[in-house]
Amino acid sequence: MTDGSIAQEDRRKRILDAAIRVFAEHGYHGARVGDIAEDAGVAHGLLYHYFASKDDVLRTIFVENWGHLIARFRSVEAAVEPAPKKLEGIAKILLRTWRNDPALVTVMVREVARSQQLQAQVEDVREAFVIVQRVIEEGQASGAFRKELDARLASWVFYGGLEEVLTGWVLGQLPDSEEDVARAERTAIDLALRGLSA
Amino acid sequence: MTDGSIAQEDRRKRILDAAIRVFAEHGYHGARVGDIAEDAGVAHGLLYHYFASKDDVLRTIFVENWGHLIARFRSVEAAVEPAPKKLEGIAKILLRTWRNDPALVTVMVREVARSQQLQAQVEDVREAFVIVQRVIEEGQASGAFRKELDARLASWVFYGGLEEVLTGWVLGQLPDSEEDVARAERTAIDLALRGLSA
Amino acid sequence: MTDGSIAQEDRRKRILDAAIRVFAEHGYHGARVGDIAEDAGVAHGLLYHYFASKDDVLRTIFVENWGHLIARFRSVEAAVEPAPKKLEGIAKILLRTWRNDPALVTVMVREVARSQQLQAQVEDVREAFVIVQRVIEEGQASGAFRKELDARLASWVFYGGLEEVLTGWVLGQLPDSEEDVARAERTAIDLALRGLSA
Amino acid sequence: MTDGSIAQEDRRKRILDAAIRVFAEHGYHGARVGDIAEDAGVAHGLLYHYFASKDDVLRTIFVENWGHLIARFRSVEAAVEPAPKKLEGIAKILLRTWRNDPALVTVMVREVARSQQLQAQVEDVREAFVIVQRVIEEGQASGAFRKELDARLASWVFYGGLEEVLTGWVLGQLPDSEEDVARAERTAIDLALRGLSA
DNA sequence: GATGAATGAGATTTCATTCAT
DNA sequence: AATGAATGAAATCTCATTCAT
Repeated sequence: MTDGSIAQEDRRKRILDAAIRVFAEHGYHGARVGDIAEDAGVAHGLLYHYFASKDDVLRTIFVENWGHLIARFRSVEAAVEPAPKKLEGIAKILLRTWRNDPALVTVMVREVARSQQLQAQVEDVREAFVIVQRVIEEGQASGAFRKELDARLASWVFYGGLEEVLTGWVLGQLPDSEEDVARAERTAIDLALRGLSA
Repeated sequence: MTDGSIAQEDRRKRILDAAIRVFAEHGYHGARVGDIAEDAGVAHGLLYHYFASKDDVLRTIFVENWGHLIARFRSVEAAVEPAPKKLEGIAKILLRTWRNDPALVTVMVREVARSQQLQAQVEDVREAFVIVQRVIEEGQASGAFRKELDARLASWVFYGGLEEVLTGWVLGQLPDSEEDVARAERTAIDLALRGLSA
Repeated sequence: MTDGSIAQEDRRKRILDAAIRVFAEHGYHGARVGDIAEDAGVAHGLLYHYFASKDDVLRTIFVENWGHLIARFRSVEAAVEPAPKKLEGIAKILLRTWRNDPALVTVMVREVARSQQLQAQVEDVREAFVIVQRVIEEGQASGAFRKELDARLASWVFYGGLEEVLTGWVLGQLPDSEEDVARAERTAIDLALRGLSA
Repeated sequence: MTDGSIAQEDRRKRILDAAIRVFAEHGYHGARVGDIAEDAGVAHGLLYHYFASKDDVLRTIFVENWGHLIARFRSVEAAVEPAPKKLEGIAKILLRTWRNDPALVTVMVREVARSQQLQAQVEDVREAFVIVQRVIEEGQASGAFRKELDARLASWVFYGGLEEVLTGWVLGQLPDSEEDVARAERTAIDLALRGLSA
């Protein structure tokens, strides 16, 4: 029984991991349920045992992973640090996820962020922006950042700059060696902080 | 005959315009060829008179409109102006396109940027980045911008910041009144120029 | 006006000739009306000026050419010659048509003879068999051919042997140089006459 | 499990049988995939579970059945019998197949022989001719058949005579009662053997 | 007569989802 | 839980035919 449950979790996880890989490679629409099952090494019917639909698989990928990200953002926000340091922390989390799991980032960037399927999740994505916005406002209050900037717009611009670098990696247009990632981190953070700083 | 040609061009244009609207509303995959034809007020077969496939319609939308954008970027680059002014010009072009044609921007941002079928067009997209990069390098040479920044990465971050604002409008997450657009313009440009400036 | 009529006949003929070539190359179903028109150098709409439908084009090809063949068979039958000589004449007409117009034979053999479209023409095809049958009966009456054979069946076997040789040429499975055609003629005739002879 | 496999084979077979019937009645192009499925009593999608395409169904019909025929031809060839007896055996196999499965013969004669998509299978068809040719050569070597005849051409003429009789039955032009079939057999064999004999 | 843009019925094929085993 | 055969809605694309010019 215990074994059964473990195996069960295994299968579910294997299907999700396979889905991330297959969605990353072929896109949501180009990925067939059968492809995912094959990659996971299970019969495709089993997928419907764990998920309601193909769409639900994508939604689950988003929800489970976005939750992690947001949690980390939140703990950065809660830390006792100056606002610029917090912004730097957020940027690092976002960009370093790439090296940990490029396929996951590909799916999040290409399929989820702008998808129609997951309109319901737009609210969740918004949360990240709000955190960034609050950190910027914090910086404005502390005098670290210029007050005349619209914090909300600035959070979008900041986030967009980071996301585009991820996109460059996803599309293979920007080099992504360890060193390149480090440089991208410095460049993006430097640009943003200087742009914001009072 | 002249009338014939005009009418013919009309129909082709009508189909493309309809496609932009329908792709914007339902996404490429959610859009049926029949929807496009219906919106254009023609029989769906006619679409195949002008285009090889549904995919070809999307490609054509991209190629014809991206060409316009690039041409305008180029003329900004060629102008006799300081680099920061040029960057400002490029940002304005990109952001104002939204007000002219939201549906077009929706398609360009949502469908083209991440589409697999248009991977071949990635080269064209790249061109925009290269122009921005050259302007940044020009600014670095003239002493207006900091030399220690990687111009290529900076061009991605810059472009990403702008695109995210467009995305915010597309998703209805950011207000997009005339005044809002003007403020977004100022914010994004201010952030970027300050971030870059020496 | 006279010029007009001549041109008119020209066009019609050009369409028919093109159709024979295109049907021969791609088969009836694989041939598009546009292909025929293109090969004929006219707009495809014009085809409907001369023919009621694509089907009608095939029917016309059959009717006009089969008529010629039958007429020649008939004149052989009417000649004052012994039956074996007449059979030889018929075989020669059939086989030599190949070298004159392989495309036409291809169409007649592949598309018409066994087509469903032209069920109405089966009656016409039958006429050829009847002529052969009458010649065989004539030979049986004159004592040249064995009387115990069923003349009708024999006419089918005889005709089939010839048609298969044509098919071999059509499919490129049998060599068809001038010399080969002559040998095929001798072989087929020799086989048939010896098979029939008393 | 055993039941499962049996049922599975059943379905595949039912689809093939249905296809033979439907192709025979409407021709390959006139037959819709839905017609075949309906005749087989399955959903049309299932056809694509067993076959890659409609074309593949026709190809399969040919390959599987032609294989049977060739196998029987081969065993006749291998038998210890005089060549004329062997030729008679081949003719009987070919003609009697009609009585066993008229629809199958219709498809083989009408669709396969002239189809473009099955040109690749022409090689297989050729095999039948080669067997006949070898038997004729055997007869020529043993002195049973005339040596001056071209064995290859003779094999085509022989086969064509038989196929035309089948065609006559297919088109409903020749009577095909048990007795008629027997007479046709005698006539065709008699004609051929007399024609060939020394 | 001649053109070719326009129409639209129709056919194949795909693939997410179901369900009997 | 697990399988994969079976289903059938849905979508793209083709192409014969029509018809305004």
